[in-house]
Amino acid sequence: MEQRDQNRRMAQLLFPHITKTPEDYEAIYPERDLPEGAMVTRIAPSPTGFMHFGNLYGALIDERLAHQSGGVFYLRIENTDSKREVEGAVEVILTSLNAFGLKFDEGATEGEDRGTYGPYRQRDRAELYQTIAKSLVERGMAYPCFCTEEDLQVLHDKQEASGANFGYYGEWAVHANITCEEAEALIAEGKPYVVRFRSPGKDGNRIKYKDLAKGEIEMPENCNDIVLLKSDGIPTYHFAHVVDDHFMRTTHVVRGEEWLSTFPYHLQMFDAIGWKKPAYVHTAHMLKQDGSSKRKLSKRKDPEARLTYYLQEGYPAECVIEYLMTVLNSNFEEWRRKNPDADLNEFRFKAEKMGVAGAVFDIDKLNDISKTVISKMSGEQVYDATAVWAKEYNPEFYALLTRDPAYSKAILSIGRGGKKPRKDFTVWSDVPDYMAFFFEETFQTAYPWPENMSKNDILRVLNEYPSIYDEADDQQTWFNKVKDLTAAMGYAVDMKAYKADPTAFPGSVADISAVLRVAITGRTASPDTYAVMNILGKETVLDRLSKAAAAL
RNA sequence: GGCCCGUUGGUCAAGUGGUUAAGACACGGCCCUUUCACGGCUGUAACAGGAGUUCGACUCUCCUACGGGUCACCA
Repeated sequence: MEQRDQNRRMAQLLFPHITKTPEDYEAIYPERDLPEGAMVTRIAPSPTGFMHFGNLYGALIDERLAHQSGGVFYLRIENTDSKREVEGAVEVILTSLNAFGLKFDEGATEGEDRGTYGPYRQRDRAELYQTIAKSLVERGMAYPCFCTEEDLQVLHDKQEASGANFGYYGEWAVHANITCEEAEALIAEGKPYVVRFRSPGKDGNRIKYKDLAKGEIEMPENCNDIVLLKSDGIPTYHFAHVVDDHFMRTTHVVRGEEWLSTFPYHLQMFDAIGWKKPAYVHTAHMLKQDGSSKRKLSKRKDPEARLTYYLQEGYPAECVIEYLMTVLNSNFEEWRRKNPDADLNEFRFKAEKMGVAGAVFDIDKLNDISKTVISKMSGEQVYDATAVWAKEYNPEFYALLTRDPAYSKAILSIGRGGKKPRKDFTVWSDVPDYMAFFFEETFQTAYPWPENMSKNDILRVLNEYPSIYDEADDQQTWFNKVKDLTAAMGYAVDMKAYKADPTAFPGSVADISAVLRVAITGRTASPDTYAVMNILGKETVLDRLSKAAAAL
């Protein structure tokens, strides 16, 4: 009786301005009316101005889980740490999610929040957290702690010296039994305080939980009286997580495995308060091969940790998503082989199928996927996507590319559309170099001539070809003419015969073709020469042939 | 240091007590080919180590090693 009264007075002392009750909030944020099995997930980044590859990784899991179950995927801004918040960071988050095609149903936006479970920025929810904290104080489950940073450091040192576990618990919890009078006096002195949770945990107890990704995990029960509200009245991550995911009616919490060690806090709070726990998916980290060892992808050391890296390089967003999916669900690749053209969202993602170990980020694999995805696009699509990329990241090239759209589209259509399309580029930033010789401004004249040919023979090709060149020729006629010239020069027309006895000829039709290619494109690797010549046009072709001859 | 998670080829990985231990990427070879690509075929290559349980262990248990995470009024 006496104690209950004390608790009520303490709650009033700490939260005189709070008039709502938890029940009020239960009414404001009712259970969601969703079909059976629908999942409610969220992406909850901190507005640090930096989107990590891991953010996308988690967001994709959230998004798939929610949307393939007919549920809700929302965005919550975790800005409880004012020191880390960066101006414009929310915009970075929104832009990134948008760039990778992850659409959330409710949450923070640049203007008004969308959805009825908001506000979706934690700092705007202070009253809610304080209301719950107040009710916990009333129930004797939380109390104010006036320890300063120095006090806690001393505590830590003592524990270290005596070999005790670190933390604020049991006999070390000096304010656990503070009275109303004592608290009132300290507050009157202007002493700052935090509100701590009174952990019901018992030393030696073990708890078990089945994580959707990790499976059964067992760990010691939490005994720490962790901080619920910081001295500025804003919650710690732990408290905000429990309160928000309860009232936002989250069913599945997806987060990195760095949260595993504080997982017992969360489970304990849900149980102690009497709320239903969400399901958890703790994901392994993306690793980076660093010499002979592996480490977490680092935002400082690894450019590929940064989401903007992929945009700058010009990876089509869906390729990054596709790559992520192969890492997340190993049966995805098998599905993809069976359904090469299906929409990625038709694949049924399963949290249980996720690997438990961290995967090394495999850029080769991403590149391969990207090449394949791009190879399936039409010239028109490639043009459009490249233009979008170039406008932002390579304005100089953008000007060239868009100077004559029909011309550029024709170039980008070479070798596309068939059953075995070319795979010339991995990222949009490969396109400028690929197209360079189609523009006089960027045409390079290094001329890597076939090494086995004499200067005279090269000149002969260059000088004689114009007389047999006819723009109207179809590909077969065009090539027959190349063969005729080859034969006239005593070179091998039949590649089999040439390969059987290379010494019998000065060279082969491959060399003659190479001369044409090098003269016209300035390089040894290019798309089909016939197609290139058609696009360049007779005037340019003849001009380049004579230029090449002059340069010899 | 305490606690937790993890460890199958160079990389991603299938595998849940009995398999010739899949497949993909990368790498090599061959074929196709006027070049560059594409494509097809093919090759090298793995269960971290040690005990145990079992007729039998990549699969179960324990120990060791190594890697990662975490021990804040940061998330």
